Amino acid sequence: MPSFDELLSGKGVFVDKSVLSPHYIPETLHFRDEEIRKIMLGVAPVLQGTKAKNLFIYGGTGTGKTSSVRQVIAKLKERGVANVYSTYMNCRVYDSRYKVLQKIISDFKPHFSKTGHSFSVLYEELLDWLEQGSGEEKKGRHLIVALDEIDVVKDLDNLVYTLVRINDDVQRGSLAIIGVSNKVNFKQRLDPRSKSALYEEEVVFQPYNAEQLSGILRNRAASAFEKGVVDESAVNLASAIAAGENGDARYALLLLLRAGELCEELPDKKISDSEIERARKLADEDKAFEVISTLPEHQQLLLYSLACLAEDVSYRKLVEDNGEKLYFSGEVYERYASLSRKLGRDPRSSRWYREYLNELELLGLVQMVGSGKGVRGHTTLLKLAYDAPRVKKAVEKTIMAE
DNA sequence: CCTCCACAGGAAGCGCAGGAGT
DNA sequence: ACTCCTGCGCTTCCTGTGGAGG
Repeated sequence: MPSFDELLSGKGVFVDKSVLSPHYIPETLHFRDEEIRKIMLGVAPVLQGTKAKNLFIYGGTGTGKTSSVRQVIAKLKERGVANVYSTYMNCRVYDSRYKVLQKIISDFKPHFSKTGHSFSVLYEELLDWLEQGSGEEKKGRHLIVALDEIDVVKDLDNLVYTLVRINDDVQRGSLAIIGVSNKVNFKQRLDPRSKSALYEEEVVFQPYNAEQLSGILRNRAASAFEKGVVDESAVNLASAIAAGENGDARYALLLLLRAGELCEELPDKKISDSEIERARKLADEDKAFEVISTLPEHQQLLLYSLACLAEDVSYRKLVEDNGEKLYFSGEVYERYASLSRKLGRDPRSSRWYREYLNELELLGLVQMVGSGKGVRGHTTLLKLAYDAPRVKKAVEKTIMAE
């Protein structure tokens, strides 16, 4: 048994857990030198008193887009050049033209009251602020606005158009946009005019490969964990897994974090391959249960019925297929129908039920096999892809709140 | 061999919501 | 503000299929 002193002094697994969090921004970002250089190149003109390029940054999740942009912005602020300003915002929070403008103004004019202004007042205010400049000589201000997850902005064409046009209306100073997105189809959704305006310069973030990921992990692990906690091969395994998952560094770090939490309970406090594997299972399940919670009600009821059958040992029709229990599609439907009625819902037709099943299989939540020999008639045999009690819990959490 | 079983999955159509057109 | 149209989720109806049973 460990002493309390031992536990409290952090003598265990983690030194600093936050290093593994997706929000953590490292001071040096590895393997993104070229991308960062391109961003800096686009931004650099403001240091000479002209407008920066409008940049568009594209790349999958966990490829370092956000960190790179924030780092460039931080570097720019470090230079402390007068009349050069920058702001970063996530468009999940600021998801309209109005909100974005409001945010920009409140960043630089904290005393300007936040509510009660029409859009045109905000526009004039921003225009004014850009033209004025801070020094006595009134050179105008140069602003860079970084819009992360720009694809979620509702009136995007309007926003881009406004922010681009402000450069025409302003006598001195400038405004440039850095747009960040991970949506592939984003380009097509854009009005051609805003597209050409926004895409003055494009930077694409390729997914990390396994070697790069293991480099990143080793680096973070060094400051996140106590010495000797993480196995070399565990890092390589996590990297290989994440490389298969679209080269997502965030996922790789999550694996490491979960593995660390798992091994806190272990006597030898070491992360080896088996902890990574277990962490992966946990992460997969988390994802699956997240999916369950977003499913339509009747698909959840269907899953629940299957889970009930899986727990009900006395249930008649089950087939043993190397230890796996499989259930007959028709009987699952009956169970589902009676459950629906019990809850006061009209069950979906059996035809549609089959359609639901196909979707659930596509999502990897159930597994289906055709009944081959040994079964009367032509049917499908079903089983849950995940642990029945956990599936039940996931469903109960979202809809069975009677 | 034929017939029946227990479904699979295509076709048609229905009611509704939301967007385009006027 | 209104109609019209389209897409979507769904039901109803129907034909197809592979093995079991007689």
